[in-house]
Amino acid sequence: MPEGHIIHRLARELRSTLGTRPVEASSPQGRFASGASLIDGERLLDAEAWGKYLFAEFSGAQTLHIHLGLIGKLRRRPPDLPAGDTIRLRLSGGGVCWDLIGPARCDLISPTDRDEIIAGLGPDPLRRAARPEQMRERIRHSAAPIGALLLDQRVVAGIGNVYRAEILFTCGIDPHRPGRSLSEDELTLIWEETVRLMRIGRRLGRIVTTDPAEIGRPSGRMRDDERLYVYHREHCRRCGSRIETTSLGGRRIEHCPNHQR
DNA sequence: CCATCATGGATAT
DNA sequence: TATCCCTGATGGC
Repeated sequence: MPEGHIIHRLARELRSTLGTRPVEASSPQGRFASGASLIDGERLLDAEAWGKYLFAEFSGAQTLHIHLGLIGKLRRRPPDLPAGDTIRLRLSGGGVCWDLIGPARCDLISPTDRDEIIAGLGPDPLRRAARPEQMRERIRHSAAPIGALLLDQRVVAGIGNVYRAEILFTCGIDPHRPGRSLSEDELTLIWEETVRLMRIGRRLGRIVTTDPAEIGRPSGRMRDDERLYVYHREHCRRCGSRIETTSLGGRRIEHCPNHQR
């Protein structure tokens, strides 16, 4: 589920639903019991996303750091649902309940730790003040394949395995090309496409990269098999060519040999 | 019932 | 590059 678009959406939803009233915090599973007790009764002052990292600031000088990893979920659920033993953290207040399940990280951290995490990340395409030249600079000087670079959170923050495959498709770029072989125009295009596609994902709550005019249906109403061009597909959504599957950055990636040379 | 896999990343080797 | 962690959906028996 979680690439950067989901984390940004969650930050926004946490702010709007938990507001600044005192929040009830618990760890039904018990693995975050001490942390939850420090948050319990405090107010959520802010929640924000940096790439795939989520930081929630609570009164009492507590910063909650959440990373969902591959399988983690943060879901809004009906209040007073029985708490199973996989719920690491439950936040509730004002009739709203959020359950955190299977996170890679869930800790209380210091402001310094938070700053260090953020400092280690590349520009986040969903943040207004992002500096795309930092991403371009890191790609321009690297011999690594662009497909690996887009997954590296130090290069650009928030892209995951679905977006990297789809962004490179809409840009018409072969994932195996070394970063330093890309032209300035291609680097600019990659950033613009990333911003465009991830904003759509944040708005819809799911990844849709196909062109509504091409599919003949608004992005919000597309069937699952209409949403993507190449990711985990056997044939290119646009031309029907057989998709090629390789491995880059330790993860599987697909590309269309016809559209991405 | 069990094995496998997944939109991630830290750590060991 | 390999291994591990965290959970749940899926598909094969």
